[in-house]
Amino acid sequence: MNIAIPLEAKLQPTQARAQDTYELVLQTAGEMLCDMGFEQLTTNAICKRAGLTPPALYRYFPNKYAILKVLGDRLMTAQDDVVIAWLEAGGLTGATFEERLAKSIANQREMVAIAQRFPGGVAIGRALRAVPMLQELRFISRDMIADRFYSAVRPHFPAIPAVRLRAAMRMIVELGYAASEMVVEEPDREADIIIRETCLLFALYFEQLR
Amino acid sequence: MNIAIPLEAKLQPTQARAQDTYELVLQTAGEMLCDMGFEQLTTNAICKRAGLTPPALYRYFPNKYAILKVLGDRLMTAQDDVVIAWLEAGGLTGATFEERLAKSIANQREMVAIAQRFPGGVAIGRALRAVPMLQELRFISRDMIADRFYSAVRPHFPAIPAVRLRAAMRMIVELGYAASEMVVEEPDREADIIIRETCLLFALYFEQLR
DNA sequence: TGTACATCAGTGAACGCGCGTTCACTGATGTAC
DNA sequence: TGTACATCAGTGAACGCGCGTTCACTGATGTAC
Repeated sequence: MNIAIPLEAKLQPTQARAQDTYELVLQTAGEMLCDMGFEQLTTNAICKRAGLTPPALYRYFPNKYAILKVLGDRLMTAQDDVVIAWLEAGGLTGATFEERLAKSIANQREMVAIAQRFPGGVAIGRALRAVPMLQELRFISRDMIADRFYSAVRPHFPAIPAVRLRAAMRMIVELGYAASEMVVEEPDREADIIIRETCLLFALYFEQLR
Repeated sequence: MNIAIPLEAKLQPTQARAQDTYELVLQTAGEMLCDMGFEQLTTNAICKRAGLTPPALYRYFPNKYAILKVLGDRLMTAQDDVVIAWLEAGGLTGATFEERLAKSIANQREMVAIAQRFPGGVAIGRALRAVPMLQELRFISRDMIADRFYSAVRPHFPAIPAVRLRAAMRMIVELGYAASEMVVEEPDREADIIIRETCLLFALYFEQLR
């Protein structure tokens, strides 16, 4: 029953000046998201802060959700790229339990660091959960990563049925995101312990699947 | 840098008729949240659907966040009450691993069921994550439950330092919420497997703490 | 290499809508004697 | 037990603001010959 809101960029900027404007809108929106929530964010306010007039923004984005979508895509892609590289470098494998745990912790730390570096990362993370149409993007990204996890671990756990292993990987990836968001939302509250315990939790689970 | 928005109910209804109006607003808002997101929800729209005029609503709620706050409180309290009762009935204890796991699964199922029964539960859950001031309520509720978990398990794991055990319980509770929201958001996608695997994950972790 | 023209990029100003909110009022309920 | 009065509850109508959006236009960039 969600009303469809067009998200696609109207025009892709071609000239260099236009590319700058496009990026300026995104960067300004990201900065503003740090201060206010995505709910308070308006196109007019973005224009004002960026020193642009509304038609300049509307040339590239039909509404604020289109801006959030690009920001969300970029944040997720930044994280996805790192996770995929980590997986392909054998992130889930290791000679000992300790080694596998250490790799997992390093990866989880990196996820947190990426979200913290990203302008407005916290608010974008929230929007990805709360805005129905961004949520779909989040699920696509998560399922894609879960598939990669599945492919990576499938040969190691031949006894586990495919349906269960797939669902388990989806759960692991989702809870990994939740844990990193937990740290990003409250960075002063035992971030390191939370990360370690989360990874320990996951490592023990993988141990049992063997 | 969040702008403070007053959330407190202006007046508590005294007469029966007023109590009905108060509840009607909440129920209508809950229903509307099922259809649209909380971002699209407006006080005027609630009034229209409820067959009230705006001043009637404003008599009890200063803005839509105050309504969301009450709904969020009710949802969280409904879940908290069940978890606390479960804990006090020895939910985390059991003679065998299987027994402890089964208790955990029953509890997790109940959490999902409560959110699904609650009108607008999905959208309220999202709002609790995405709206900064509701988020604080969520943290308070979560920390309270985490404290209860801590008290319940403290005697069983005397070797674990307090800081670590507290953080671990906070993580467990947070990930438990995340897992139940995952099921609520996508109820058709292997809900049962997700619940079982989540509880298995937690149970293995508790096993290792011994 | 310069000029003419087409296309791209952004401006200034304004619009209509609907959101949050309030004012002055009427009607309903409770209570003191 | 009835009446007068105070308080509670909700209405009708309207307000100002700012949001999303658009129109007609000027200026900048690219390109064909």
